[in-house]
This record gives sequence, structure tokens and C-alpha cells, in this order.
Amino acid sequence: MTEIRVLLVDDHPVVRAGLRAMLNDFDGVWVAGDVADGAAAVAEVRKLAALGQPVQVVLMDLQMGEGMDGVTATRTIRALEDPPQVLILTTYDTDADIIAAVEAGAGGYLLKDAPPEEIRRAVQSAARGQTALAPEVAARLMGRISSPTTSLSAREIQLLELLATGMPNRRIAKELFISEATVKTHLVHIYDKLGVDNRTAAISAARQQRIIRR
Amino acid sequence: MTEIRVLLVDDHPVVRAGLRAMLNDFDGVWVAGDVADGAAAVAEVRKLAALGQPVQVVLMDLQMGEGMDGVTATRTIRALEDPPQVLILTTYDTDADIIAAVEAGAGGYLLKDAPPEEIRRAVQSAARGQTALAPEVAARLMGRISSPTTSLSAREIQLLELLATGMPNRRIAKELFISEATVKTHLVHIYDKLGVDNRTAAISAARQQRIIRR
DNA sequence: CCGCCGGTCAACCGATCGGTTGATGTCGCG
DNA sequence: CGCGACATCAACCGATCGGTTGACCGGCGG
Repeated sequence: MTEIRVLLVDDHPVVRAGLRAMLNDFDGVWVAGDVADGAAAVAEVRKLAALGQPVQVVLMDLQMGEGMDGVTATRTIRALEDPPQVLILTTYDTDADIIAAVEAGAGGYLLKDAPPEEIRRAVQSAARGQTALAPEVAARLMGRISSPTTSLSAREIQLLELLATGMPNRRIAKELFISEATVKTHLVHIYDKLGVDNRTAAISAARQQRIIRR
Repeated sequence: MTEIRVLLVDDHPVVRAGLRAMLNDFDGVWVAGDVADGAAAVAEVRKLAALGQPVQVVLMDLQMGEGMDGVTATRTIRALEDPPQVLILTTYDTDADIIAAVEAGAGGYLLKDAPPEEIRRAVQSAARGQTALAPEVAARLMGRISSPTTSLSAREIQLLELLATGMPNRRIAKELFISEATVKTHLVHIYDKLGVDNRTAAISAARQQRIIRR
């Protein structure tokens, strides 16, 4: 069997080195490259495909300081012809962008504190075209899908995260390119779903339910 | 010159592997071990010292999921006889624990997105007993030290904790057996000291500065 | 094809919050 | 003693939030 070619995308040199070291320890896996942001990832995927050495799996960090973000990069890569699988790599299993990433075509999901064995399994599953979600994450996603009324939408979680930073509605509106009216509408829905009646309590509840962290 | 022996402390296997790979690429540096939490770090430092192979530098992550935290571990290690230098490793240069860590005896400071060269320099500086703070961080620390810690009073912290649960002023007043007016006065002082201008931001700031948890 | 859900926006109004000024009392420290 | 730090309360007003009603649109599923 031919080797699985992997591209690493993470803005932290340390993490790239760590993944490279880990993956190269595994037989059948070859790290074809590592880049620091989404745009470079897209370029690298294209280049390697053009060279006749296409990668089968992209390990993509969601949190990237600057440049193209992970979700956009995932969408762009998955829109190429004969695209590689994209495995999302993130620090928190509460990350609201999980859903966005999966919708963008990510085929799997990994927490950064995953043990090497889990990373290896995920890469190999992805290379076989299987989706491989971490158990907790899969459960969370399933929960979202199965009970749409009791759980917050991706947009609502996104709002909640800005809320937790202490922004007033006006700034949240600006940040999300929507009107203040819309922000208020979302907030009402959030209060409803969380069973509270003000922003501060919403944050407290959301934190307690691990919908947001930090 | 004999090699610099380094101990890695980080709860993420990926990061440990990355640092190990990076550091072992440098001549004169030897990674003597890597552990996942503070308690294990203390034990490992002791063990290696007993074996006559003491580490000169500990690379210590501040954010660790469970077990002994980085600040406590730093303090404990620096209290040993003939202790190694401790280099703090963290993701955010805004981390309030920086100050605590430096007070606990940390001799240096590194951001996780630092390039390999910077990491190497920091380790070598630390091994020579020099403190090596990243420029931005050093500036931040100086700023903090110059402006005497405008710390909150016990009463204000008490209020902050109720605030974080989502109570409106009226209920906080009832809870503390004071008038709503007094609650507002306290809040103004809290906003002042934290450099914010609304309750939600105050909670966010207080949490970030570890004034309140959860 | 029609209904529902999610996301968007507007207008309105009462409730709450943010900020100010000013006042009183207590406690500890030089 | 006098000063400062802390805690307490009041009154006031503009800004923001909370809650409602109603509306439009796009997508997805029955």
C-alpha cells in the first residue's frame, strides 16, 4: 500500500513540528508539507496535486491568528477537483466553528490534546474516506441535529462568544455585519433556550453548559 | 561544554513532541524528559537530580487541563535546592498568570507561536541563568509593575462573583443586604479598576485576570 | 408546493444599567 | 488629629438592554 500523504496547517511552529514528528513515526504516513495559514494550505494542496503527489489528508487548525481562517480554507480545498479529506484540529470541543467546518466539508475532527494513537487512527480513517469524529464531538453534533429546538444554532453560539467578551449590542452587530435589531432578536432566542432573562445570566448558563469556554 | 538538559511540561502530546523535535535539532540541547502536568514535573526534576543528571531548564506550560497548574509547579520547583531555571510557555501574551509565574520564580517567558530560533535562544539564555523575556511581554510586565496593582477590595470581589451569576443589581443588593445605589457605586469602582465600562466586560476581565473562576 | 425554521430588520416602550455628584460613617495609619 | 480607603446611600439622566409585534426571505422537508 502506498503511503498516506498529509499536509499540516497550523500557525504554531511548535504544533507543526509535533504533528510532523508524531506522524512520521507511523508507518504508512508521510508528511508532505506544513504551512502556517489557510491561503498557503490551498496553494500547497494545488502545488502537490500538480506535481503528481496529491495529499490525501489535510490536518487543519481552526484557530489561526491571521490570514485565511480554517473554515474558509476547508471550504476552498473541498471545492477543488478530487479534493483531499480535511481533518479539523482544534483546542476546544466547544468551538462553535465545528459545525461550520463540518458544513464546509471537513471529514473529521481532532482535539489538540488527543493522544498520538487517536491522531493516527483519525488520519488513516480519513485517508480511507471515512469520517472520523471524536466520540464527544460526534455526540455533540448528533445532539444538535436531533434536538434543534433545545440547542443553540451556530449563529447563536457565535453571538454568545462575542457577548462573553463584554461587547455591547452595537459592537456585536458591527462585528457580525448585521443590524443591532438582529442582535437583539438573536439574544431573545438565546435567553429563551437557556432559560434566562439577561445577557450576563446567559453567559453564566452557557459557560456552565460548556457551550462556551474561557 | 556539556549539554543543556531540558524537561518539557505540557498537557498536549502534540506540543511535547513538537518541542522535543525542535530542541533536539539544536546542538548542545538535550530533552531529558517530558511530562503532562505540574506534579509529574516536580517529581521528574527530583528524580533526575537524584540520578546525578539534573535538568538546567524546565519548559513549563501555564494552561494545563488538570493536575497541578503551572504557577504552583514553578513555585515548587524553584523551592528545591539548586533549582533549574523555569521558562514559561503560554499561548496568549495577555495571560494574567504571567505575573504570578514570574513572582513564583519563572526566569523567562515564551509564546507558543514563537519561531524555533527564539525558543533556542530562550533555552540557552535560561541555561546561563539569564532571564529572557519576549520583548512584548517584558514591556507588559514593566507596565504592570510600575502601576501598583490596583487590586479590588474583598467587598468588590464578592460583588463580582454575584455579578458573574447573572443577577441584576436589585438582587445583588438583596443578597448583600445593601441598597441598589451601593451596588452601583461598587460597580463603578470595579469598572474603573478593571478598565472596562459595563458589567459583562467586567466579568470577562475579572475571569481573565483570575480574580474570579468558573 | 406549502409550511417551518433560521436569519435578517424595524419600531416601540418600559426596565435596567452606566455615570455623576454629593453626602455620611467607620477604620487604620502616620 | 487628619487623611485616605472603604462602605454605605440618594437623586438624577442619558444610554443601553429586554421584550414584543410584525415583517421579509431562503432553504429544507413533508
